[in-house]
Amino acid sequence: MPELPEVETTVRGLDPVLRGQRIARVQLHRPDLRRPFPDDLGQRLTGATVTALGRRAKYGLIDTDRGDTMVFHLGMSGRWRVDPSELLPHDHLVLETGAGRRLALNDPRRFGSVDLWPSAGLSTYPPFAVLGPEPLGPDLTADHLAAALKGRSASIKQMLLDQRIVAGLGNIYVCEALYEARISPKRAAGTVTRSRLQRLVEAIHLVLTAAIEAGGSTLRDFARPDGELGYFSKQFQVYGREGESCGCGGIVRRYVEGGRSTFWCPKCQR
DNA sequence: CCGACAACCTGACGGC
DNA sequence: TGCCGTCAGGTTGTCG
Repeated sequence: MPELPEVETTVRGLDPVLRGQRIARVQLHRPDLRRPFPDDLGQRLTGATVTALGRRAKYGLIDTDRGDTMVFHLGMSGRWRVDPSELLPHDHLVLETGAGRRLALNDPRRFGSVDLWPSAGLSTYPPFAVLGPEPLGPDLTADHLAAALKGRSASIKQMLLDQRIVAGLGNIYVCEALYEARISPKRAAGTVTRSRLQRLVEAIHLVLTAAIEAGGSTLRDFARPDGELGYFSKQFQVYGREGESCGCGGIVRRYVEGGRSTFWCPKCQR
């Protein structure tokens, strides 16, 4: 389930396989995911050496010595499989390094994307141009949220899913962060008090950091790039727990807004 | 500008 | 066993 912690975990898993390595071969098994691959993707990657890996919001970044960055998004169901013994359905793109390691980008639903963009101008990559601050960076502050949410009648849940407000939170971690901050997901964003926004910033930090430390959560089809399982140590407090009891004595409830499930405790989240 | 909603896809699961 | 409806981590475009 690629939200920010899962992408971060993925990038950390890819780093030792790719960094400093030459890309010897690129196989494309279809021309597109959600968008077409760049026409010259294989040509521009083949023979290039990976100089660094990184992450912006839910996007993974693979820099090469040719001045290109391969920008990938895992969508809903994407993951990288490291050194697969055999290729499986939905292994749409395969990289092979000079050292003989193989990486397969598997994405059944194909909501992901792969692009190439000049490394020096990544801020002009169209999907990045509209992104808000990194949730774990210095720019996510109560000040920023107060300004961005001022006067907004949409729910705080909806606003936190908006990548222009904060870049990298998805449905699960928004639910978890709002629970951690004890803020009702239904509250109009513009009415969340300043002290509660501060608490929210801290909750976002806590929830994301814990998830990254746990190696990213595993939900159904997500696996760490090396395929290792069993690192799902960070339990969700509310997500997927409808009907279970909250520590406060309340019951975790679920409702649907904007087509997405929200899990929360109506007793202690206000 | 804002908010609601559909669309893009496949797979897993529960009910009958 | 098998069919069908429902739901899933995200993003983007359209419509009112």
